[in-house]
Amino acid sequence: MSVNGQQTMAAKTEGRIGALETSLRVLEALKRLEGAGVTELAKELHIPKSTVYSHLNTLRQNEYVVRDGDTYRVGLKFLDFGEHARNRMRIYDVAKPQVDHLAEKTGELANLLVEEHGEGVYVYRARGAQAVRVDTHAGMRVKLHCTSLGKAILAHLPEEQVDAIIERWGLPERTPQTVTDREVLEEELAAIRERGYAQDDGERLSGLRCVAAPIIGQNGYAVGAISVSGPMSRMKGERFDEEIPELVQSAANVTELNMTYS
Amino acid sequence: MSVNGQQTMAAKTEGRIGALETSLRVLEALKRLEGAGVTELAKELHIPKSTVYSHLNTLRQNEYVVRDGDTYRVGLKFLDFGEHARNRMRIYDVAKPQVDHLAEKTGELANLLVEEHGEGVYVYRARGAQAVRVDTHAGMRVKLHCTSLGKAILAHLPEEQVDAIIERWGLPERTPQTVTDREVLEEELAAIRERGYAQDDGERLSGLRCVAAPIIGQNGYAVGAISVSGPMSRMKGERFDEEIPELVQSAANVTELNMTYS
DNA sequence: AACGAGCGTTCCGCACGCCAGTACGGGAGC
DNA sequence: GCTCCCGTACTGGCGTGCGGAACGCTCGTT
Repeated sequence: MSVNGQQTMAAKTEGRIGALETSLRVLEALKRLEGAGVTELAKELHIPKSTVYSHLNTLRQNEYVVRDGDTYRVGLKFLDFGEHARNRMRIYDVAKPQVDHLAEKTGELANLLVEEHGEGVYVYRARGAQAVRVDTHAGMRVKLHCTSLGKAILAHLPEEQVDAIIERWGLPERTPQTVTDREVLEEELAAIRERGYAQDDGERLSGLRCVAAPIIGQNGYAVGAISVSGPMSRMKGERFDEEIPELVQSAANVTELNMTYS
Repeated sequence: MSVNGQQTMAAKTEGRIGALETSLRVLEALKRLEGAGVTELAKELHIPKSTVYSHLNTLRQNEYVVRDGDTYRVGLKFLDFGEHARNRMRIYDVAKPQVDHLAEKTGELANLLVEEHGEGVYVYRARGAQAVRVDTHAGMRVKLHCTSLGKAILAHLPEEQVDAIIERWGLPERTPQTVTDREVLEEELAAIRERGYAQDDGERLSGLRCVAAPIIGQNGYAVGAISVSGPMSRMKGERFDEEIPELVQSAANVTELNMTYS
């Protein structure tokens, strides 16, 4: 009995163009399924085949999806738009050399994250010689509370914005180490403000430790964060508590300076 | 008297979902203008403000565009989709280390290009120590006939496909050096097949020289190409005609082998 | 301080195109 | 050979996207 009104307008009745939202749902399913056929998508989304077909066809004619036999896939045109979006960000230009430097110096994985719509978005990663292989990739979104990068940013945002973010996204548990209690988080954010950097001890991925420092903009609030991630076996003792934090903070500071004066 | 039917359906009456095509046009304009406001887009596209607004609003609610004051911009979500599309390509996984190696070894800019819809798409670039700064970026599309990468691919495609590509895209001139004559191109493609690699002497960008070798798939046709690009001052003599071609061909060969056996 | 030009946003009615059900053709597999 | 299931094509009714016009707001100008 799925009335069409239900599924078309399910999410937010305030968004206007329903046909576009259908297209976006198709695209997202295509990504989630890593390529799929018309019927498969129709079942996944509870939408008639013919509708899915029309949307896919339009997307294909515009080269946003490609067809490989009977399966449709997300096309490379998205990479064009994505790189474009990234290249237009000042923070990317400025922070990239610092992230590269961090990766080389530590041999680990170095990251740049910004906040967008209350989530964290990885903008750039650089892999050092012994960098771990993790699931992150540029453009990926993560919840802010469960990474050192996100916590570094949260610690330097207006209080009401932090409230709004937590209300919208909650504090979902990713591993047993994830901070899921509001008060505990607040305390940690205060500590981060105090010492100037954030740590993550397997809070998003078990066994992975990170150190992050915020990049503060001209208005005094965070515009992003830089981090180094590595396995627990290498990220411990003095290296985890002094050496890496110093390097990361230095990279963040240089980025801040270059952001404002150039 | 712009009847709405005219502009909505102007391009191809075969594509079904008109609303989606409007959205895509808005997005493309947003990229072309590097961010814009509602009115600006409406003028650019000859579409009523309110329509543009609805589309932008829907895109924004779904986080495909972001708003910065009064200007809308392409959002980072495209990077997520783009990286996803790229990571699902076998050729990317396999060729990436080779491209990295080429960049390091030559100090120049190394590239990986694939064909999609008759155009070339840069999938990956690696910058060596002295690499030139050019306008290319991952995801960017170029015409095949005006780069060494494209010519290397064209030289190893079925004849009828080459015909179809040239018929669709023509041989537009990018610089005075661009090959714009069909017969000249055919001769050059034959020469490329003969010697195994392609050269580009400022045919897309004046002053830039490139050497490319095709990556041949199991069906005997090109699935991509690898290249090294550099300024004319460094790309000449023996280095341009022997040293670099050898390195590039070696990288392409290793990629071919790893594609088939793993 | 008052003005007006420009912006993004909202409102609303009509007709047009999207949704969805159905039907067709072809390839793979018990 | 049959059946199943795929992607594709067709058709029509009703919901909805389009487009013109009007609304506040923030500017720069007088």
